[in-house]
Amino acid sequence: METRTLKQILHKEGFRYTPQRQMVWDTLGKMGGHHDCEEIYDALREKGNRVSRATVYRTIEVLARNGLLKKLEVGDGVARYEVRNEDEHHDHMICLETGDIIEFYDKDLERLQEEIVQKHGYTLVRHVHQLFVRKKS
Amino acid sequence: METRTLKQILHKEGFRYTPQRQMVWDTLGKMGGHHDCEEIYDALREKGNRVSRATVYRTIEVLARNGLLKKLEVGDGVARYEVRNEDEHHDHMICLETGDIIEFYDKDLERLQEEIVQKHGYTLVRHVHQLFVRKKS
DNA sequence: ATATGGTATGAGACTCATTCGCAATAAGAA
DNA sequence: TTCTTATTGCGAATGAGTCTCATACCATAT
Repeated sequence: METRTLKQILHKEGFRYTPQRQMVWDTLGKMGGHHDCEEIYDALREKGNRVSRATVYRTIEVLARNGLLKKLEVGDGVARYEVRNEDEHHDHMICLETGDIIEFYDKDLERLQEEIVQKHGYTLVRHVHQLFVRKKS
Repeated sequence: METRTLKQILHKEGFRYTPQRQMVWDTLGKMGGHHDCEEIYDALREKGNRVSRATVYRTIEVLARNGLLKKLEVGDGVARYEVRNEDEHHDHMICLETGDIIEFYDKDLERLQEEIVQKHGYTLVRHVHQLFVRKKS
C-alpha cells in the first residue's frame, strides 16, 4: 500500500513513478529519523541499489515539494530530511553537546505564532523553530 | 567612541584591533539591516577600502563570536548578519513574496521556549525562530 | 623608540554540498 | 508497440565558505 500511495501521489501531481523514487522513499521510511542526502545515498548503495547521487537529491526535492518529506537545516551546511507525518507537526531541539535532535510540540507556542503573524498583517505559511540546548548540569 | 568600544572588546578577548576589523564593523553599522558577506565586501570596496573576502569572513566570525553580530540563516544558503543590540532580542518573520525581513519579539513566546526546554531536562543556549509569511489577502 | 613574537591579512587554491548539462533510458499515453 | 518527453546517470560546474602560507603589522617587552 505504500507503493500504491507514492505512485498515486506522484501521478496526481504529474510526476512519473520510478523505481528510484520508490527506493528513496522506502529507504527513508526504513531509516527513520533525520538524514542527509549522503546518508540516504549510502544506505541505498549498501543495499545494492544503483542510484546516482543527483537522483537522490532530485527525488528528495520532489518528495519534499509534495509534502512527503520535511526539510531540516540546523546550520551545519547539510540539509536533513525526515518523513512527514500528515497529522503530527513538531519542531526541533538540537543538543549542542551530542548533536541529538529531539522533537517537540507545544500547542500554545503554535497558537502564539499565529497570533503574532496576524498582528503584523500576514499569514503564516511555515515556520522554523529550533532550540539549541545543553544538558542541564 | 565606537572605535574605542570595538578596540576594547577585541583586546579584552585577546584579539588584535586592526583597521580591517574596524572597517567591517563600521560598514555593517552604517548599512543597517541584514547583510551577507558579499554585500559587506562590496560595500567596503565601493568605498575604496582594500579588504580581502577572506578577511571579511574571518572578521565577521570574530565579531559574531563576541556577540557583536547576530547570524541569520534563512535557508537560501547565504548567511546574513546584523549588528546585535545588547538589550534587545528579536526573531524574524520572512515574507515569501517580497523577501522582506521583519523583526518581532514576544515575551510569552520566549518564556514558553524556556519552559519547554526545561521540561526536557535541558538548558536553552540559543534559538532560531523564523516565521515564513505571506501578506494577508 | 625598536626589536620581537606571533596574530592578522591577502590572494588564490581548495572543500564540499548541491545543481547542471546532456546523452541515454524508460514511464505511460495513444 | 510506438512515440513523446520526463527521468536518470555521470561527471562537470557552481558557489558559499575555509584554508594555506608568505607577508604585513599589532602590541608588548626591551
